[in-house]
Amino acid sequence: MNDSSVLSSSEESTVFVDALMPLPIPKNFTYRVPRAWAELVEVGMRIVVPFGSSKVLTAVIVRMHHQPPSQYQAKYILEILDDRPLVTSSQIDLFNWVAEYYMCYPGEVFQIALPAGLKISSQSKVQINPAYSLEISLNDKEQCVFQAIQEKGSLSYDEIAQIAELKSPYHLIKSMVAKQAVLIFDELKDRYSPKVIRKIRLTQAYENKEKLVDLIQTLESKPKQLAQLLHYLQFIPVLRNPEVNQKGLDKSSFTQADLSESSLQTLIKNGVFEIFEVIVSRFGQEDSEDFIPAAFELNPAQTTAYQSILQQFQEKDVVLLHGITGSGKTEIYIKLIQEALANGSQVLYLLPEIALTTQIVLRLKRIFGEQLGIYHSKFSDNERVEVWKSIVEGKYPLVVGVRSSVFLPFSNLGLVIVDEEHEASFKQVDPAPRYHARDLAVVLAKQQGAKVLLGSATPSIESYYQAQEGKYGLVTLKERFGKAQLPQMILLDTKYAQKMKQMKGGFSVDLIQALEDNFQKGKQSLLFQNRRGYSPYIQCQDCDWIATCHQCDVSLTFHAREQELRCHYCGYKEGLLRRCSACGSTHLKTMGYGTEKLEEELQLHLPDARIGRMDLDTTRSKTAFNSLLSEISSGNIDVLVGTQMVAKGLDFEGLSMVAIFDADKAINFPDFRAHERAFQLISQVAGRAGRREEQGKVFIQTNQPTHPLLEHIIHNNYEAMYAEEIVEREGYHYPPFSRLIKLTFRNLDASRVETAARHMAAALQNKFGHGRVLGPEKPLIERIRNQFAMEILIKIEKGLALKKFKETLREEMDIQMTGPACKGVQLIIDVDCM
DNA sequence: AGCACGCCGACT
DNA sequence: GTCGGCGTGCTC
Ligand SMILES: [Zn+2]
Ligand SMILES: [Zn+2]
Repeated sequence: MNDSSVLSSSEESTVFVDALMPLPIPKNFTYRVPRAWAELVEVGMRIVVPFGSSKVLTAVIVRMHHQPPSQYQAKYILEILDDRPLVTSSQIDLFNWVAEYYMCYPGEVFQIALPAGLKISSQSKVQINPAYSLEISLNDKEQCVFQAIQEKGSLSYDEIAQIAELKSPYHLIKSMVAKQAVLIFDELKDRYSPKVIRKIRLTQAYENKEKLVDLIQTLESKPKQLAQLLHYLQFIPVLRNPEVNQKGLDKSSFTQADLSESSLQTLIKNGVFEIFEVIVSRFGQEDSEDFIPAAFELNPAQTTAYQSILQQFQEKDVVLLHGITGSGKTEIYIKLIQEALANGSQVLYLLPEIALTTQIVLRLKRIFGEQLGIYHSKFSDNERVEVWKSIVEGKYPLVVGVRSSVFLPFSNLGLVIVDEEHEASFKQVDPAPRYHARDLAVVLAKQQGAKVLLGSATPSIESYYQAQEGKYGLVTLKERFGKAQLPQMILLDTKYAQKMKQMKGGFSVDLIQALEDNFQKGKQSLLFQNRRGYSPYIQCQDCDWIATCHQCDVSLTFHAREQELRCHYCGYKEGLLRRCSACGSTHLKTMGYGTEKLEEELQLHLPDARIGRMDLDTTRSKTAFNSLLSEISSGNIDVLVGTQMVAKGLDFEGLSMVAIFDADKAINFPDFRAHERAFQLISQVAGRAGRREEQGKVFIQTNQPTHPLLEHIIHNNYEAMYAEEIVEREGYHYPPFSRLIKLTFRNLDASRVETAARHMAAALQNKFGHGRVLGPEKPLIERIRNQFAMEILIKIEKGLALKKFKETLREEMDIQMTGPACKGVQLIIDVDCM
């Protein structure tokens, strides 16, 4: 007798379900299924369950059984939300894998994986008690809150705390409940609502021709109503074909056509028209017109690469495609996608958020049409719910998406493409699970028997190492697409220029000259500086004081357009100071260069040039972003100043020159990945230069022109950079020769953070050895939002049993965290920290 | 994670 | 005396 027959045939025994809860708790909760629903539940369905005294939560069934829990009385489930599983069992396995690997709770993975619209939950709110007799006196604060509730209808605990200016509203609410002034109730947070449009059609009575002709005649005397009817018939030719009436016409069509609303209402009242509602997709049908699969041919280099990838997939599950910028990786991706789709399997195409642009989406849409689903964090939650559900229903065999799309309910994945594989933004920073989508893509693919293609012009050291070791396949594309040549790279020595008095502000005269020349030729240039705002800090010239954030240990960035000082970490802003806060001097000077300042200075050097700026601040709104784009493409901008947004986001045609304002900051950044990152960033920006017929130029300002890394960059020599870097990594036991786990302690009290971190470090060193546990150390920014932090770095050498190590680590940390030294201090665990 | 609860110090 | 902050423990 197998398990399922026990479940369905047994009449006596109640069905219990183990539910994955959307909470940071270590275990699943067990609930009881009402007998009437016993046949309806399945693993992977969402259920609504009671939790605590009055809350409700959405959970996912992960197991069904007949064992009543012995320690407690299981509660009944309240609702079954799905008629088919919305979460696959392989997803549940993946959630558990992620929780274990990234040392968090499965519930946290669940919380991140599902769009909010799929998780209904309740929140406690307070409303007026209708039975309240005004006699029982409320004190001032209570009165104040009472009035606020009367105005708004209801308030959450947080809102009450704010109004009453209390840290915890508990006592106040309790008192008001006791006085029977208010009631506590639970309000469901809004759940997914399908998009509905109202349509109008003729009632059945008028679906035949004669009736309709009669009707038109009777309406001769009522021109407004006749106009309505004719408007309808114009779009829905019922006279010619009565069946089209069923489709109806959008109600908005009438409103827009400037027809009177009341005459429409009359027709509805008289039973001529009827209103009905249809559920429509949020993803407009407007481009469903027959798309032309843009035919293209791979060039010989691409063909070779393509065939090589297919061949290596025979033996390897993961292949790294190392293709320089402009080598045409995307065409290869498309060919592979077409091939996978033709085999009937699903494809996931992962992109960093910054690179998932309308350009690439439109291109794919043109080729794959309705097969393409898009999963972007910029989309509304409702849209993400629709993508999720569609995938469950077998629609969208191809999904282009950002980081979190690795959690979509794929059932038959054949290929995963991770483009810009080296991008650090694939790693989630906050909240848990702090997963790396590229690494998770490999796990997901393995689970589903799919292949993974990692693509990059500058692969991560980790991935390239895997390829060198033979774990991954490797395919290299060294040729630029078409006739395009690699840009010419020129280093500009700012130290020397300084000595020779050849610097104008932050610009060397050579750079100004180059920009000038390019402008005179009528060509477009890009000036790259990865720093937004006007200047990263302002300083008093008399006492060296620097304006800093009150809540963070960072300098405030000056934004000229708003005349504000801003903290880029907590969002704090204040008006520009007139006087030094330390000595009162008025000699405040902007120091360092942000894009805003470069834009301004450059305008002085090139007074006739039209200069544009593209960074987070100029592209906040979609319209601003789009208009900037069209300005660039229509040639209305001569020099574009921008941050990494221009490097990673859009593909511009026709930038013949790129200038990197400051290469040193990235190179000298105090992090073991600094060289790798600098190489990637500068190469990527440089890759924007040049077009089909013409070799582009790249100017790099640096005060260390002999730095080996720059040498590799200007020769586009990734392999040399890798060779140098991998030696460093091995020597210092950094990834890929070890795995890192970062423990961050946070608290408002700096000394408590320090005590906790030291205590934990000592305990861990004792347990795992001093070589494996480094720190604690203060992070680069010691305090953010008044929270102090300290970090411990754990290095796990290759070959050590990872799973076992993490288990032991978790045990040890749990013990220490309950001790007096660590109690109350927040601990953040970041596995494979970047 | 929320939420309930109760201890305790600090004000009228 | 109460008021309000905050640490603790629990949730199937
Ligand atoms: Zn700040
Ligand atoms: Zn001063």
